[in-house]
Amino acid sequence: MNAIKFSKAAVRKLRQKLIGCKFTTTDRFGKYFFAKLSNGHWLHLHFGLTGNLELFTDQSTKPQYTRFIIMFKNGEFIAFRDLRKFGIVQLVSDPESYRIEHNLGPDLLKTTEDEFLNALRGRKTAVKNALLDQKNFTGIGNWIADEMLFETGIHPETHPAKLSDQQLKELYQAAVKVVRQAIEADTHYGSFPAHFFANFRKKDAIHPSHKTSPIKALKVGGRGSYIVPEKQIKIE
DNA sequence: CGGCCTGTTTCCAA
DNA sequence: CTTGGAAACAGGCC
Repeated sequence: MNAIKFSKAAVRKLRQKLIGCKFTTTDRFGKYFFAKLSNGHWLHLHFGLTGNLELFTDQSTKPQYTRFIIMFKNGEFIAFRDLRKFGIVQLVSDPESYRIEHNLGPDLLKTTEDEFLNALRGRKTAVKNALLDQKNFTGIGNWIADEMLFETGIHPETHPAKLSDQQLKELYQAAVKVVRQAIEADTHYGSFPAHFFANFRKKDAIHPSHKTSPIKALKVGGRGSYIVPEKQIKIE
């Protein structure tokens, strides 16, 4: 997860492998994206905090913060944009071996409720830390964790051992629901359902369902976290 | 201007 | 083995 992935040697090799290739299919687990090349390799992209892909046709309008461009025969381009440079671009043998090698869990949507419960049970850390740990299952990021914890009324610092099976099951259902809806909205913040906590996720903001309990900001596992205090009470 | 924040992951020390 | 904290980075906002 650093700039070494963009060393001159790495870029040269990448270019060699990409030239003349077609993309044949794509795959994804969690936040890890893969595009298959007609030569059998897979191009792996991770967008970090600030990365995205953007299609453009006019070279003079190259998007800002572009770090990597794929040119197509028809004159179109795809830009890998990455303002904060936390993204990754690299060739890998295939998504599943990458997943295993890097100790990553399966995609959340391919994780059963039982597997979800087992992954959280026994963890001696705040439930939010466990949710963000991509080796259990992949796909839950910071705002999604806050979203599902709000929905289920669970305080992010509560330890999984203090939660009932019922609560953990609710958490699983909320996770699946939030991820599905986020995908439906193309993960575009402005397109999220109006009731989404993400729309109000800011210190001192007022959620319409909790007008007397302004949103509180705290740090959990080093990540900024936002809760509605009257709804999310820590269980010690 | 300084200091702190941010849709993430990995690495290292305890 | 697990866990917590810092680092990698650039720009926006007090």
